Amino acid sequence: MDQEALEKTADETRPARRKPESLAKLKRAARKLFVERGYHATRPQDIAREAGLGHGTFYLHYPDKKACFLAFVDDAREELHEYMKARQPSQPTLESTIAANLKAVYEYSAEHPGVLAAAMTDEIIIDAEGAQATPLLVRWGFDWGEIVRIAQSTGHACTTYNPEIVGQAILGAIHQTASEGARSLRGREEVLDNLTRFLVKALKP
Amino acid sequence: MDQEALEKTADETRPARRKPESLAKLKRAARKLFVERGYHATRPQDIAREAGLGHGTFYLHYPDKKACFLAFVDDAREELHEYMKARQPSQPTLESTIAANLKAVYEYSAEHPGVLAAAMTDEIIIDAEGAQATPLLVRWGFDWGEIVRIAQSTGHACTTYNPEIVGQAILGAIHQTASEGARSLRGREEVLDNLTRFLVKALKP
Amino acid sequence: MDQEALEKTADETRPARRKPESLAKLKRAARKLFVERGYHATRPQDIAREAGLGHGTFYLHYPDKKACFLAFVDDAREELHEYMKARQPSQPTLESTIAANLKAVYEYSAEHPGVLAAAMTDEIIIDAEGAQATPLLVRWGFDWGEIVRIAQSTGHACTTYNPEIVGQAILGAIHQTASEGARSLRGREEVLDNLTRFLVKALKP
Amino acid sequence: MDQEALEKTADETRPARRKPESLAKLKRAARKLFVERGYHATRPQDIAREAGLGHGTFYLHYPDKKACFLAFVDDAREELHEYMKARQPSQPTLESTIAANLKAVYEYSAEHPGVLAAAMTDEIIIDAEGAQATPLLVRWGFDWGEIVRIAQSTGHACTTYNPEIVGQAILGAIHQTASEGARSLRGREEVLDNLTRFLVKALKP
DNA sequence: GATGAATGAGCGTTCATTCAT
DNA sequence: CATGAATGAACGCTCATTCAT
Repeated sequence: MDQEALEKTADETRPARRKPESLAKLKRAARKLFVERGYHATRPQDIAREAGLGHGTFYLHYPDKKACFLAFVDDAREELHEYMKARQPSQPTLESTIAANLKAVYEYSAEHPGVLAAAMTDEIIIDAEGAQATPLLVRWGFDWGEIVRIAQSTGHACTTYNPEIVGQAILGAIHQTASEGARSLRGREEVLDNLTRFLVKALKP
Repeated sequence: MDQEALEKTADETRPARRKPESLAKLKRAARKLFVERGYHATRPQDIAREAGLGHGTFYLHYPDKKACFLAFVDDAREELHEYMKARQPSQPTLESTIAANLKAVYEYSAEHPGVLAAAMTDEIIIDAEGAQATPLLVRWGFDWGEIVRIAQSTGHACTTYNPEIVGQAILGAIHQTASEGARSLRGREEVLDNLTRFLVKALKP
Repeated sequence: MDQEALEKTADETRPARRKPESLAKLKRAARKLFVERGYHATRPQDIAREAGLGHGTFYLHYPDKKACFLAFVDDAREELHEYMKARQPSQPTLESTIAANLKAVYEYSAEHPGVLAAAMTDEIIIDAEGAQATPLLVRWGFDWGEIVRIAQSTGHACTTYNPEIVGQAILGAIHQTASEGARSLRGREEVLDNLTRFLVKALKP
Repeated sequence: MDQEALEKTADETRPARRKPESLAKLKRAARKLFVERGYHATRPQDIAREAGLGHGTFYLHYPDKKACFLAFVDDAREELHEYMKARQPSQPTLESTIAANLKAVYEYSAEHPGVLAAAMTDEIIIDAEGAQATPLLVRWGFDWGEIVRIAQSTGHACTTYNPEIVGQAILGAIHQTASEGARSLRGREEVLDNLTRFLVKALKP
């Protein structure tokens, strides 16, 4: 009880104990700059300044620049994951599942323009030549593979495909149409409609 | 003997006084390093050293590092183009066309591992925030759109698709399966087979 | 003892954490090196090292080398200006004015040997071919022109001269005798005496 | 006789034996570029190209860049010297001597714009910190000192001046008015008139 | 004599990171 | 917890000079 009271007081009167606030500011700033300028053109100093903090504060929250970028990628992945989870169809047929998931990705992209593109900056780019983990895109491809596998097991999808391979193919198609769509400002509806029909037809049993 | 010795020495130690030779060496070295380490981790100096030349020689052939990278991309694009042109099917049905082109891309990738991935390092990456032209991937997507358009007009492909959108989707599927395939060393045959069936089924009238 | 030792260490080894101090050190170092070696033979790195600072610190205080040089020139100009202002004669006759101003320039030169010569390294020199403002020397020539104009209007100087032209002539005479005097270590008194008589005679009504 | 014939033949038929021609081309090119761009912005390569020769040829004629610049300075000095010698007054009174010499300098400047300014780029500028000889300006100051000395000995000039000091003062006045005159495009006649009267009045016995 | 490709020390500048305050 | 001045290795690039042809 005492503690709670103290904390409240602290929040309102003392300037100290702000760590979580600072981290949140840094995250917002980092996302903004990584999206606007990309990894290499964003300096830790820029992020701190954009967050309204001192340069050194950056290193209180991240061991280095790469960790900050990786955290940004992770946040974006998690965010998209939640976004999609919240938009799963009640009747999971092949068509409704694909349509719902595609729509979710496109809507997320529209709501957070540039975030996915920035987050997918391949880890190869930020790693001199280090051993890198499975890239984000490939992991998402596996997620689509899982969707295909489930559809196969429930008889909604053609079973002659290797779901992992097809999952990567689907993810690739989505990624490319999404990024080209963003470039050309082509109508989102049209892209979604074409892509949904294309994938459904390819997967149907 | 004396003469032979002299010639050998000349051949092996002479710093190669002809410009075209040096450019070829630089090109080979640049491709090797851009593929192995990526754009940002490759310094002009590294390229020159790899080519067995002095640092300054690099700038005799390229105005700057970016120009060298762009030349590498261009060469790769041209090379792949020739490669595919030479492998077009005699009977251009939808299936044979897709199969042939897929096979060509995969074979090129197998023969020149990493080159396409490096060449596709989005031009965005190397341009702080400059005005960039249509990226390589999108241009290739247009090429696939053209293939689809032709197949539609000859009755080999379903006409309800917008060929440009579907072209980007196909290119994306190829790109992603190819790069994932390279990562996981999954059997090339299997990937090709799955992808061909997938695309043919999606496109059939 | 312990404390004293600690303080000493602190005073002598601490890398001086305050910005103004560093700037002052850089200014002193820059002046020293620009005077000793000239603009082109002085590297930012040399200035920083002479100031006992890291290379990067230079760029915390100046956007580039040229800005540092221009700041040096400006400081020298301001310094000389103050110096002369403090030595104006109480009775401003032509002779006393010329004598006082000449003396001031010579004394400043003697006290800060080489500074004026370095500061006058024409701005043309440091600007590949940029648009340059009126050079320092010409501006000082205008100042002398003003002195002449005033002397004319108070009847102390011959009115048949264009004061601007004669101002430049006087400044040139001073500059050249001063730099030659510094070279040959000719007696300052003698130069001053000759020059004063020369100018007074030329200007008298 | 034979020799002369041979040389003529050589000049007209063989491409070899062109050294003097190349040197002349280089001299013209060097003067043009040193005047236009200054010492530091002119590369030996630029001079050779301007002369229509290979880069290496430069080093057949000059040991290094500095030597080329010094040769340019020397040529300009010699040229001005001849120019002035050819314009000495027949009746060498103080006034006519000063007027004639001033006129000569100004005319030379007008005929060869920028040459004197470029040639006077102090040797300090081109010498890291080497021991430099008496600069051009000072040597010209001595020349004027000599003129004053002669005028004194023939009773045309006031003898209470130290001719060396006054010589430097005169040279300085000329130099400064000339360079300011070139900048402001002030009328040459007016500058000459003012300066002549100024110097004559100062020197008269 | 003439050439120009080759060289590499050296330049001005940047930026991820540290640490005294 | 927060700061920002300080750091110096490393970058992309230039240019006076050499030398095989």
